[in-house]
Amino acid sequence: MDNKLDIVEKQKLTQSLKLSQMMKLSINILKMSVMDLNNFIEKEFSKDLGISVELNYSNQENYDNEKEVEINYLTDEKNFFQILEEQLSYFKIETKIKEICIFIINNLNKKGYLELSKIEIKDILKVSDKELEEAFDIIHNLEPYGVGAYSLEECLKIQLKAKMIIDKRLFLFIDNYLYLLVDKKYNLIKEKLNINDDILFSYIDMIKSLNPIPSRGYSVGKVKKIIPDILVEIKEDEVFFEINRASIPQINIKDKVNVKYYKKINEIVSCIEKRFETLDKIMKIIIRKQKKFFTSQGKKINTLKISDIANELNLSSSTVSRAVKEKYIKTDFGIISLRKLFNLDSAVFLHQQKILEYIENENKEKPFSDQDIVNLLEKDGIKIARRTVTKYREKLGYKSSHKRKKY
DNA sequence: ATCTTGCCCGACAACGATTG
DNA sequence: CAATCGTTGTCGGGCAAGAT
Repeated sequence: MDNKLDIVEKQKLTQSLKLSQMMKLSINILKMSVMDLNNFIEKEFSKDLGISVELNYSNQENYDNEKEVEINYLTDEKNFFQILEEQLSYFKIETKIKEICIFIINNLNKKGYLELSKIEIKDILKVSDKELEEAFDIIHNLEPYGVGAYSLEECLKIQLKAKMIIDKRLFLFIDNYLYLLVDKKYNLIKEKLNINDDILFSYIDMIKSLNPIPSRGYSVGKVKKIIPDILVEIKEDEVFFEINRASIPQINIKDKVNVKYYKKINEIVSCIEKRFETLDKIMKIIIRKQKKFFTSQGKKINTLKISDIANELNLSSSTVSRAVKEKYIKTDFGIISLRKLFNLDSAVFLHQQKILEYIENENKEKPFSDQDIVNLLEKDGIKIARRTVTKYREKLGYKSSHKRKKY
């Protein structure tokens, strides 16, 4: 009895394992971003020479240009450059100097070095030497120390200055003899600088403790390119969308291919096709439910849960969750993460709608204060704190009662 | 002077999303 | 499907600052 069950169980297990291989592939492909998918396709189809598949990048230009330009400004993780910019607000500085700083930050390369000469900056921004110096002073005090340098030497010196280490001979070393250090010509260095072993090795230790690539350890967001999965167009209050099939290379199978590989390729292709289909289905519902979002240029948003869509499509919420992961919509008001369209607790949403109603219908000469709204809501059986009302009001884009007052 | 709002910030709960 | 992860809402109470 037990044995039989065992066999049945095992069969089930192997079945589900076989099934799960395909499932796994499907799930993986579904949750990939366009970039990941491209990498995957390239990797998958280039590793075996036995396969001859034509990876036809139908839109090479689109692929190259757009990905450079479209920086992901809606995802949450801050990149190296954003972190730098953020620090500017810690300094008390004039707007003009701040603008110069921002310009400099945006022109750093991904290592954190500056490639634009001071003369060029002056020329482009039309600023004085003094202003430029002020700006550099601030840039050099941003963390990680060493950003905004023109050379390795300068970068290291900035870091030393930040550590309050000012040593003329050490600076001389850095400026002139780093190449000797690389070659380990210690005696020559000692001779040139006229120092003994102890000092030499203390210098070397110090230099080794510095970071030659300031941006190391930070995500260099500019490198992360986003290619939209979906293109949305709004015409006369109607929303149209199109799946950006051109985002991935076309896969054409050329000659006769080994049957085994052929099957595998087919599996991959059908999974990719499925990914597009799923996205398409999800988008249809999103457009319907979040039409307002698009027609209002992203200002208004309805409540929408992943599970809402899952129910409607008879998919599990996991699938929908994976499908919207790292997918982006291109609209005429920017690239939006699909994930952003799912939000808001329904009770919270209801409360906000109530507040909106009250404010919309209030006597403009005597607007409701937040406390008034608390009382009104309490009569409706909704108990929330004044601070919460304040937050909702702000979220809805209403000013304080003083400022709403009209005479 | 009085009313209104903004703000602080950790702790806790609740609910969905994610993952395997 | 279940365990875990992550996000968001909510609260507190009182003070500072702004509006009237």
